[in-house]
Amino acid sequence: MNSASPTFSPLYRQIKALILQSLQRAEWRPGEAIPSELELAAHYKVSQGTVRKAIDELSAEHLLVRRQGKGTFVATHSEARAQFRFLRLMPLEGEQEYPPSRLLECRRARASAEIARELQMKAGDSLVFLRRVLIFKGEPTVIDEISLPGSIFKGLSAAKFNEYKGSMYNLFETEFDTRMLRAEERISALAADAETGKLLEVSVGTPLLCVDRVSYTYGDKPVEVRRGLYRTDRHYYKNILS
Amino acid sequence: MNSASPTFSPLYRQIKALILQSLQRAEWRPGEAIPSELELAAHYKVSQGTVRKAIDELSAEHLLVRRQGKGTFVATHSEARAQFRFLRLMPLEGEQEYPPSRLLECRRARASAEIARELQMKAGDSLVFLRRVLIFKGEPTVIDEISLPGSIFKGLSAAKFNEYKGSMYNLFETEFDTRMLRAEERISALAADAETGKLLEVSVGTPLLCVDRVSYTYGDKPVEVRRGLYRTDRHYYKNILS
DNA sequence: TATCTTATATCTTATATAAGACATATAAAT
DNA sequence: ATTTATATGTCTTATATAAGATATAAGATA
Repeated sequence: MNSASPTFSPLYRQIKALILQSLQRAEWRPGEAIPSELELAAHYKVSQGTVRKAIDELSAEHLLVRRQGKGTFVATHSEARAQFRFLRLMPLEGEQEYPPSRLLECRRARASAEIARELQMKAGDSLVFLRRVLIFKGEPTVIDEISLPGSIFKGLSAAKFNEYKGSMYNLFETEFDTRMLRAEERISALAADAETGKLLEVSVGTPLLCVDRVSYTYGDKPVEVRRGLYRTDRHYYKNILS
Repeated sequence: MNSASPTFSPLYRQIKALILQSLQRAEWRPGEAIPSELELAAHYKVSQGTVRKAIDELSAEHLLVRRQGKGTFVATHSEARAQFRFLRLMPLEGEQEYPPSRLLECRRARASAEIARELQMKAGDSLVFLRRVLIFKGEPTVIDEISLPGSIFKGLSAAKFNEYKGSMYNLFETEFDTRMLRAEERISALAADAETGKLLEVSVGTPLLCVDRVSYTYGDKPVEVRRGLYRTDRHYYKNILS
């Protein structure tokens, strides 16, 4: 209650940090309800409104989802909304769909200097490397090359990948306790080489979208590096500037 | 205080709508302070907190900017933050910069069927058409082709464009009372043709990013259609998925 | 009795208001 | 020139009440 302590932050942000810790420690599972605002208020010895403001921010960041009359829930990648936050490809005509994928490759590898830097690990550290094709209405449209830290995704295999129903981030969240919260993409244009041309059924030199993504989990820790090559003759990458 | 009137909405949203109307009618100019929360509360006969919640949402939508101890201000395109909401091109190395532009063309034109549809006007209606090159560190990097409704941008000329210091959206806002609030972009990859190749100093067939943007002002009214062709050898398009 | 509808109680989140704390700018006092 | 008082902003917290969801009890009807 006095002057500027160097670590000052308003009460609701301190509560937010505490809730965030509980999320990170997985005290509540994805899809589960967290305690009610009143319960949390009693637990932290603050008023309901203060807890509410903390939850407001967490739900604005898509970590929690509120449902009036029901409760507040840990956000999940299985919800339709969450899906399309990370899949920006839209068909030129028709509805957006969640495409099936064909796995091309799944192996253990060692981190190159660049990937190690992006994943904040050391060059040579263990990785899991995936390659797949996304198929929209029968047309191969995207090639994804995905690098994951071996320490976290130890048990990931082609079999596991293929048998899983649902999106990849859903798999990561349910089987490996790793939730992708945020990602940063760098988009450029690239000419198809022989191999990708063959896979995407376009001629060599065809312009493709090249989408380099780094995904982050709690504490801004990078846990995925992915390069996507997109055909853009029947689809486009949609972005809202707001 | 009674049952479900068909037009029910919470008080703070009604206040928000009223403030939005005032913004749209330009009762307060861009950059100016709006009345204090207490004044607005008195005017609308509600409490300060209700006004506050309305302003919270408007500032989350970047229509207003709060400054503690000073007041709440109508957002402007001259602020650095606002600039980069609409300019997503980042250098592979070095700091982001706001590039100078060279105007190639500025003429009146008639809307094609497609542009008319996107701008919600009739084919053949009057347009202002601009073409320019953005130059990053001496390198031509972006070609923009911009179509604007003639009715709104009647007095826009090459002279006016060239003499103006500041960004284009800044010009639109100060000279034509038209604020770009939101935009939607469709990104694809394209091979450079002879003309753009010459302008961007790349060979024909070089893959380019093609960014088709529609910008909206108050009431989701579209007021700009723009196609940008981006070189991506020294820059990339940055996008945050969050 | 069995079943369907309608209250009612009790959870939840959502909304509205008020009061005090904190930030900033300005003018008077030192 | 520097400090201090003060006016006026937004920010934070707390409290009270409304509204939505759901389970259960009460009543009507076959």
